[in-house]
Amino acid sequence: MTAQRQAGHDDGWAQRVRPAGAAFLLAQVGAYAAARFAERINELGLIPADAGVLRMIATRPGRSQQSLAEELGVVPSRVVALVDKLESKGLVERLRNPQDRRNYALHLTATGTQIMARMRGLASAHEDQICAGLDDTQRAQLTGLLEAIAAHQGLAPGVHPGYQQRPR
Amino acid sequence: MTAQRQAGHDDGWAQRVRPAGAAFLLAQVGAYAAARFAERINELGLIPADAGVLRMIATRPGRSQQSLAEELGVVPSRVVALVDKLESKGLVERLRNPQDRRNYALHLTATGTQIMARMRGLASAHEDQICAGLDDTQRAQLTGLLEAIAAHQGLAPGVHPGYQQRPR
DNA sequence: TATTGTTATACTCTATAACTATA
DNA sequence: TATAGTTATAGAGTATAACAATA
Repeated sequence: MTAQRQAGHDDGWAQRVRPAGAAFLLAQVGAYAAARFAERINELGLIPADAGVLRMIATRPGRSQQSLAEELGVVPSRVVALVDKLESKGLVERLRNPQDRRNYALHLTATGTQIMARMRGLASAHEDQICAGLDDTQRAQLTGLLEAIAAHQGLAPGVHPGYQQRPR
Repeated sequence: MTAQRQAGHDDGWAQRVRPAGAAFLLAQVGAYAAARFAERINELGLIPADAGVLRMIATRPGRSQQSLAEELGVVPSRVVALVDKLESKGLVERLRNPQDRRNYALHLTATGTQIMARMRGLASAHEDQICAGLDDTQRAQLTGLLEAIAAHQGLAPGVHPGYQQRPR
């Protein structure tokens, strides 16, 4: 229980604790927000990656797996697994395109559309929970600042970078 | 190249694209910031998890692996692997505690201290890059808002939630 | 030949559980 | 018996590369 000290190279004494900067706070609070959202949609049997794909299909129905792979910055084989899961849960269907039978047109099923509606409700409650420490003015301010950063860094609206693996 | 359409359950037409809320933007920009930071420290041969452990040891030298595991919210066996790596790179040393030979006192080596200094330089540049779209006033505003959320949600200062696995 | 999607495989990360040594 | 740390193992997630079908 007691923390003993021992001679070591670092020891003049502990490093002064610096206040965290905006970038670290962004990563910290962002990861926290993502984890809380993951908890919420877990009750729908989904993980965050599923939610993102579902939303991308809802936003632009009929798109191909390739287009999904490009926008997400992942390899096509991963999209196969992602869509496989959503299809097996009955949320998404692969429709053959008669003009070019190589690709699929992805669509939500009726169930998928219902799940999307529930997800929006969960997202709204999530939003309120995360911003609970702020008043309405501050909340709008925060949104504006984050939008400015996202725009300046060239982040695609609505695309979470969490799909990509380690190197970029 | 042309996106064809196909009859499907979702189709009245595409969902209206909603503006992202603060919570999604937080997760998006936060993950982006984390990824950019990972790129930077990659040149030191480190990944974000290493950086966090290094900083925690620097902040409180002599602490045990157990205390690290608790604060990070991970299982002790994972700390073994984390510290193993840092020790093999010569950044951290395990000192036996003569009073209680069960636990180790973790310390930075001289090299470890140097790496910490370089990390601070990288973090500073990273900070500037992420906030490049904001002026100084906005940057301070953002920091304040994020601190408010972190405090309200009970986030431990300086502890990134990214260590924990999926459930919580 | 080029493109879309799939399968097979290997690799990385992480938790679980059993274990050693010390107390 | 309890605690700090370790090892062995298994599972999940993801990329790579070879492949099949279609153009």
